[in-house]
Amino acid sequence: MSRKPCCVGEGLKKGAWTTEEDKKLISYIHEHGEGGWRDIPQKAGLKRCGKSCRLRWTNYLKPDVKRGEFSSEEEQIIIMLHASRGNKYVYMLKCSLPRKAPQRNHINTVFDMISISLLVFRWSDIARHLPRRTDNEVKNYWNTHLKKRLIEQCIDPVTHKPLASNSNHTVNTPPENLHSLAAPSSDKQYSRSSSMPSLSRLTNKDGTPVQGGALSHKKRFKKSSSTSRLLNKVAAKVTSVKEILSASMEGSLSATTLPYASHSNGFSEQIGNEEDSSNAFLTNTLAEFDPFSQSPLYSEHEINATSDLGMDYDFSHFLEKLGRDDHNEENDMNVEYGHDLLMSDVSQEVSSTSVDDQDNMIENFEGWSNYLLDHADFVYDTESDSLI
DNA sequence: AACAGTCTCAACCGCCTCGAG
DNA sequence: TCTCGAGGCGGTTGAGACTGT
Repeated sequence: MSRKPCCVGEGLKKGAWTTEEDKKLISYIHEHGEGGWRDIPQKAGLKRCGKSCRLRWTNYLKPDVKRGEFSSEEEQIIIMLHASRGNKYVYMLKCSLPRKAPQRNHINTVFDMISISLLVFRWSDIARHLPRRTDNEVKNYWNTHLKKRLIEQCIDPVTHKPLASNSNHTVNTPPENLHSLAAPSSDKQYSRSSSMPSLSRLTNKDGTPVQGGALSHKKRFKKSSSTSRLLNKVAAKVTSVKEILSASMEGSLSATTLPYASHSNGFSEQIGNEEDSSNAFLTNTLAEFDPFSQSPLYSEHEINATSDLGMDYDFSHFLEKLGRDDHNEENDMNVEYGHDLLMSDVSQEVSSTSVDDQDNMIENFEGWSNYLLDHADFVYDTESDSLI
């Protein structure tokens, strides 16, 4: 049995909402309250689907939604949180990748780690720390402003690492910390195509457009990511954390390759325990990748997980500490694992990467992504839809 | 002035989660 | 325990505004 589409019905209007429609929706919700979205259009006299009504209300009409320009402080928070979570993601992958030829269990490990990371990153998590901002607005602001600003600074917006071997830009060194990536206070909002150079106008030193310069930024980002395809592939196969964990505990998850195996936080000990360890493992894993949960920041700055981030909370101290924290963690990683992945080096052609070319593969995540994509069917049995 | 290219962001899409029955 | 649907989520689209030639 297939699910009915959310918005079926003739004569349903799409596209931009009119003032009249807004008034009807506001009036109805003021009178009857939120909820029961499916019935609202009919009762409010709107030719919209319930989902559209809910979105319009939660993102734009709700009285406590903050609209308009993002402050530099808000920008910093977004960048910091995105960087923090992005780093965790890279960290997991980095620790999962073997130095030598990939084995099936290694690939499983990578898939496991990616799968868990998929469950960790959410725009709504970031939006939660920006009072009155919606996840949709944060997401849009990231995609249209902050991501481009990072690229201008030669920072990979996915990994927050310096863009490798990019001699096309005039600026090659990343800023000392992420604070400097936020626009100066006098530049709170770029005006349309004026103060902010567009991607398509980036040029080489000789004035010729950078590679791909003729493409719109949308097309460029679309083109980019074998990582995205990899994640989609994983997401399609893994339906719950329990599957990940059960697969892990059956032996495909190698303790020696786990990021937390080398930490003295007891995670590795929990893996071998009985059923109860699943929840503890999950809780601890998710907590570790959430900078707002079990971070030392909590104890040092008394940020409680659920309540202390109110309207007047001063983030500056927190951000400073978070920046230091991430920086230190990065150093620790490099020492501990002795190799680094330049996930952003998209200029290298990787499709020809062979298993024998191990060291090159290690150095290039794109290569790994493509490799895993090419070999993913060895990991999952498409017939039984299970790990094999 | 006209046109093409680019940018922004509100809105949509499709999938997922979770709770009620 | 299972099914179903409301609500939630991130990714993507496309109309309209803007800029450059």
